[in-house]
Amino acid sequence: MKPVNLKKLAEELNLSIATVSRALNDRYDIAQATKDRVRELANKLNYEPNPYASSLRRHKSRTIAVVIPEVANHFFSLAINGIEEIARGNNYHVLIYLTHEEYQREASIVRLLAGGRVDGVLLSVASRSHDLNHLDLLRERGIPMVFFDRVHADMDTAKVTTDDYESGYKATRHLLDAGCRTVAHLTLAGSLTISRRRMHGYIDALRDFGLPYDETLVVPAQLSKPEDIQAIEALLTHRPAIDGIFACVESLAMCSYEACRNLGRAIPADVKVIGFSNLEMAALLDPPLTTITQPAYNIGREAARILFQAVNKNRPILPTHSLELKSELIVRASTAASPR
Amino acid sequence: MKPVNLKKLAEELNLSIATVSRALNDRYDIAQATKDRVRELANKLNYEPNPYASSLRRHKSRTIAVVIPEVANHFFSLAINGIEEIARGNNYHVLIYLTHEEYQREASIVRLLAGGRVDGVLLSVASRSHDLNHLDLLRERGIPMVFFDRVHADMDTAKVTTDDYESGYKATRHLLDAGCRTVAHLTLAGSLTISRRRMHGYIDALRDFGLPYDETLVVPAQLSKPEDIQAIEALLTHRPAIDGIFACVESLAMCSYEACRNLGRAIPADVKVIGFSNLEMAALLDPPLTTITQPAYNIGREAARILFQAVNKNRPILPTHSLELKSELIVRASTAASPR
DNA sequence: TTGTACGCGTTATCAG
DNA sequence: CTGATAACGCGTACAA
Repeated sequence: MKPVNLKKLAEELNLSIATVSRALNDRYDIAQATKDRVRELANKLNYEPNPYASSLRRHKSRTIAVVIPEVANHFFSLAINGIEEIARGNNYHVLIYLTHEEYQREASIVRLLAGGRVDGVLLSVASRSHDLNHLDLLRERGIPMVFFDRVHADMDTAKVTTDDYESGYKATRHLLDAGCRTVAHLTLAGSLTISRRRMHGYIDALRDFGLPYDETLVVPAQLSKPEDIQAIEALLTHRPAIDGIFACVESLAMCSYEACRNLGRAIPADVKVIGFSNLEMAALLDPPLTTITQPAYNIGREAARILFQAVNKNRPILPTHSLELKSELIVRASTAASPR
Repeated sequence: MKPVNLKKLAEELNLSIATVSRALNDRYDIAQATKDRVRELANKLNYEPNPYASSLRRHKSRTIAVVIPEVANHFFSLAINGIEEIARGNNYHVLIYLTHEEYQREASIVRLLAGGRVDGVLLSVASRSHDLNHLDLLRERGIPMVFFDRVHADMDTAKVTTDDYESGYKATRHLLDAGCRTVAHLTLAGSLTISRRRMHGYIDALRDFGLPYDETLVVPAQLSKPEDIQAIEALLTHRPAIDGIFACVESLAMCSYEACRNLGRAIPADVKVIGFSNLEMAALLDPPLTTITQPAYNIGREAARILFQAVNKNRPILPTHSLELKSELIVRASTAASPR
């Protein structure tokens, strides 16, 4: 109701506002006795500095933004966890924004952020984000940004990614080694670097194995889960030879399970499935899902760490600060080799 | 780099700062022609008002805080989703804070928030939060708060919960009807209302069925997942008669699956399992998990809606604004009745 | 060691 | 209809 501010403290202590301010900021030119008196009253009254006045003065918001496609997704949840951890260590606050994979939403969020609400931005690009013009605003305003996982390749900043090409290659190779000869690839809509690199790994693995690349085996994500399931069912029906599915994201792996179940295809006997996923319970699925698992928590931590290096030292972020972490192939029953 | 502010716009347009401000805020006392001129330049220069200056002046931060135990959890992810949706509709920003179930962390977060950083708080209590003294600060400062899911019963504000007692009763009854006679209950640590109510349902269902309540069958969550699994294994080993497990939260249901697997107990033949969960892929588990599923997304939406009613109209939130939504029992194979 | 006075960018009040 | 001017609460030169 009645805010406790410097003025109030100053009045009660018979000091000037300036002195109280300096005492609380532990400045060298204030007597220890005064500092103690001020601190004591501040604690007693539960004084908290008004963050907005402080931000206005210091040109620092002590806030960062995390912009992601969605939160109901284990990868992003874990990443947020890592980000929050680092932010907290730096005494920073974390604003969260969801784009729901939409370009418009991403653009309008970025426009807001360019107003100076945050000192830095962590961004994972929406799959339906076709260009990066909207991000220029941040650069113009000198707001540092770090991409994580889903990046715009030709953007002049740091990116924290995983070895997507290698993972795509390994995943595909794993299916081929398990006996698959017609491998479908379920990918994100749009042309994110992440999907391109994973797909590239897929294509190269096929080629190295002596198999042709058939682009009709590549299906992009639809707008909703039911549509995805339907699309996969259609694919499996039209192309009965498909004996392997490589899903670029977790949700598509789950949709594959449902589609197979609906069509009565047995996993792994009829179709083997591998998917990118951070789901802890992949091992408890029926059958346990073979996954490419990204170090999501660390991706969040590292992206935040890079951002704070720039924020705290007022230095720009360079593309050379980028980091590529390793994903892990965890083999489970969904890709068990078929008996001949 | 060089910020675009009202002063700059005013200079370029040969208008006063005040006029520009009013034009942008679409005040009635500004000529349409002027408004148009101002708008045009503002758009051209990508002007965004400095949110901190505005907050300072208006005593409104256009920001709310969401304080939750963790984010890598489907329930909270979905709730955030609902909250973000409503916040966005109100042109509000969402700060996120994780307590990791710790009282200290919750307290220090609340202290920060009391400084006026936010116009309102949505809180889901940490399980190791033993009292609510730390929340008094918010009340003193007149910052509205709404609890969701995990509430402090004797706090004088609105709460959005689900029918936990009924759900606990239904879950237990379901196990009993499926043939269980020794039902263990895995609950959260501490004594949250939510766990108490679910446990109450458990106890009453046992009683109504003519079974005694054996408190050694009730096991609280430990500090980590491995510890939880170990605790469940110990329970199952010491009490071989256990033929049913009712898990109060998702993670404990998953731990039960792992424990049963480790011990070679078959689900549902040896032990039936039911758990609170918002996991979409519960149906894809081995075996598919019977769940009590809460309307997480709607809980988030409703909690946010109640909060914004207070925030926008400057009215206090009353306990009478509380809401109780219904959870759903979704029967799957993990509780299939055993053949006699 | 402490106080005075100004400015951060915006909005509100009061004149004109 | 528009312009000066005074806050909002805090941090910091400059004075004392």
